[in-house]
Amino acid sequence: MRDFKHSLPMELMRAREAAMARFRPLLRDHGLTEQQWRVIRALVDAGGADIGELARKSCLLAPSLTRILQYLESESLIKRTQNSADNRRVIISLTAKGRRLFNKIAPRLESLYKVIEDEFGIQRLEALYTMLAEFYETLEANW
Amino acid sequence: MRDFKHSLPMELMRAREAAMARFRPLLRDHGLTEQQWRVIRALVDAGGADIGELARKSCLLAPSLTRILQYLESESLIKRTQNSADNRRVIISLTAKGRRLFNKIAPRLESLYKVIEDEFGIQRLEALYTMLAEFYETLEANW
DNA sequence: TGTATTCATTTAACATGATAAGTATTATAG
DNA sequence: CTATAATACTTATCATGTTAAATGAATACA
Repeated sequence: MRDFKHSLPMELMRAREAAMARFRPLLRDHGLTEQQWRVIRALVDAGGADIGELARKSCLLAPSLTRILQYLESESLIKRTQNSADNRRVIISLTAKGRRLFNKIAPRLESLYKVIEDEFGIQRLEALYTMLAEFYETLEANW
Repeated sequence: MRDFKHSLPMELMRAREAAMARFRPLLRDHGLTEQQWRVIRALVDAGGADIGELARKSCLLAPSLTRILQYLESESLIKRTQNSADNRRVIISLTAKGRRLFNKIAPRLESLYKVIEDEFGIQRLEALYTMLAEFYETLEANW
């Protein structure tokens, strides 16, 4: 049988955890979880999105996103707008407070990211990105 | 600012999820979660281990592992042995039932894995493994 | 035009992730 | 020896992951 070490999901997890271990403390200092940050970042990127789009962009399942949005709204970091054309849809966007929080955290995360770039090398990092994208695109396509 | 798509933790997560989406249904058919399976597999690999070692091997945090072991024990899939040399340590090992379950699931997971090998290519897969290991080793070392 | 169907989101239930604190046991300094 | 620190594990708490089911609104279509 294949070596236990050669478990692809585990290797992907370890790599991810190695990176997150560097980012998580900063987010924590600002009272955010990793997932809450992903939502905020997706909102900056999209500038307002319905919940389905937000789930895709932030890689969160709908039930998780529902709970996260409830929290972020209670902290006045996001707001909801009803879509008049389709009353099922809710449009989420950042509040000014949410944007300020993003602006405060983003550059510091960038710095941490640049450290990783220096350690591992930009070219190798790009190659890793490419491979990862090819991998999940292959798997998602053939399914 | 760096493109949102270029978030390494997210790319790693998507790749992992693309793979897990194929494995999870099989595990579910056998009443196991992904994490419970990781523990069983680590035990087959180690043939009995204390909880700390098991946590490392299965990439689980100690509190999660505690809960998982409670469940697996209630299902008679694992058993505990006290280490007489150090009463803090508990040695975990598979029961015969646990080993049978492993033997039933493992070959089917291997088949699913081989499909991925065929789709993505063994060489590319090996290259991905190598890169991932280099990545997290670099990050863990310099921290 | 009702009615079944699909769609967007939420709720529910249980398992795990993450951090901090607690407990018992072993190692160690003085 | 003994007080103290370190170790191994568990408990507690809150947030998220995962699946199934529920709710409410739009769409298809007979």
